[in-house]
Amino acid sequence: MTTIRLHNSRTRIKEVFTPLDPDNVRMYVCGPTVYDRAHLGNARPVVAFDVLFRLLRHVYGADHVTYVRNFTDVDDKINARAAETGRSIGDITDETIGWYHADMDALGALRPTAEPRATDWIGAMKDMIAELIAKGHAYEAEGHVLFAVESYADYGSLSGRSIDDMIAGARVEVAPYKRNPMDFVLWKPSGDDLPGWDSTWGRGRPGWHIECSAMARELLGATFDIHAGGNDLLFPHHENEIAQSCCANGTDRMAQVWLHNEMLQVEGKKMSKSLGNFFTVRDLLDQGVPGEVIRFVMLSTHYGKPMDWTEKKREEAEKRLARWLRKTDGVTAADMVPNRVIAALENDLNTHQALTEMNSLSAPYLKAAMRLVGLPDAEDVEWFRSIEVEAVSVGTTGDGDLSETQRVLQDILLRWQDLRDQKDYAAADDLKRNLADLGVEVRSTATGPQATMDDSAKVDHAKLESLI
RNA sequence: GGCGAGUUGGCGGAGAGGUUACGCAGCGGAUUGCAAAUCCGUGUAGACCGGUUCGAUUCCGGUACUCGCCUCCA
Repeated sequence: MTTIRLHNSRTRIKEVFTPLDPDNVRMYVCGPTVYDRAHLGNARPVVAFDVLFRLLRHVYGADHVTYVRNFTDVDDKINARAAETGRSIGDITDETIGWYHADMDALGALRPTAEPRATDWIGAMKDMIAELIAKGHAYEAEGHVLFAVESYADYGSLSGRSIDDMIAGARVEVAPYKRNPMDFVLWKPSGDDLPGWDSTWGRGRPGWHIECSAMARELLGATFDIHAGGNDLLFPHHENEIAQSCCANGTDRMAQVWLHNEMLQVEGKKMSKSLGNFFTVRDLLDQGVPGEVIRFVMLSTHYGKPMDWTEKKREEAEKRLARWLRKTDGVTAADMVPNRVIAALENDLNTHQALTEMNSLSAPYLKAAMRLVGLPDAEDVEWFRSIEVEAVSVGTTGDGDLSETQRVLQDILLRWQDLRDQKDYAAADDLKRNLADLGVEVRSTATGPQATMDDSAKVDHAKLESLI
């Protein structure tokens, strides 16, 4: 009997997770606004809740979990980007979604069951807005439709703030047509130069918060199991989602469990687009950091704690993961994952503890556990081998697609092995030093001599050949 | 100002009221022509001040500092 426990932001305690329907466990995670590449901070919830998705699939069965993550493809930032670049909005959003998929795939994140695009669900949003107006929770004013926060007694319960506190705080946009300064927009008018849809309130576009409420209801129902996202979304976004959904649906809760990951930091500060201290997932991948290493770093800190991204952590993760990959290379995975790994994950996704448990597993069980947490099989990645050329396979087989450099290197490796066989270590070490000067590192391994090049394109062929 | 999270050994980072965290680095050893890889062993802790307790790094209270949200943001 497995027991998943999760820290529920709604109740502020860790509680036993009981699905509403074990045959269809439903979770929603707020997805990206698609106007630019995902930065590293964006990747944290994706990885954290991917682990949850995998755990739920493991416990309830792969066919019994529905995971929805939206794409916000109507937004003023997108409009601004289109205006700046002269490109069409569709071009920008399509391209960005493609990038997002490529980047998150590289991190080993499974695709959600559904990835609705907001623009495909405008009708559902308009329906929900109409319901809110009909029930007296929203009102129309100067082409806008606004949610009336005072119409919902529980407004503020998720974030633990009263409406008065919020206003006191208060950098609230004051608009003369708002009944209460905290009222937020459900629908806003669009001029001819902006994306818009016809509605009973005139041509316009939806507010940000209503998108999630409408898509979640359509795809997961009025009340579902888990709603997750970054803790910077807790207020106002999630607070507003609850208000919209509960008022429109007449329910006392939108999701049973709310999960919030803490922020990723760089140099002790939150990584954010507005601070300009961010770099993208793609930046790291392009620098040669494998996606699974980024994932490993993410897994090494509990999702509920702030995490600093540092070069040191990247290095440590790379070492540990490389060791595991070497250990499991060519090994057949066990058909089950040890309980202590599962138990760690079931304890509010304690991925760090799970990795710790994995340290002491034998190779077949380690391989199975690595799969569960979304780390790749050794056979599917290359970087940990740090081998460009294998002399053993050289000379013996005339491999057709080796580059010229590799051919030369193979000859050199054979020569190096020859010298060592003859116990002429002085000459062997000389050769090794000369190669090092050219950016080629040689070493012997269990399977024969190997060479690693900094970058094959930069190796000087003529000098290389002169070493033979 | 309001709300929330955190402060652990050289570094990262967990759990548990009393018994080894773990990893990385370091150090010692095995192995290797030397290295690499692998294996074995090993030292260092719990912001500060009080309280509860036979006993607290672990529970409670306070102080200091850090960070997040309150405004688009994962």
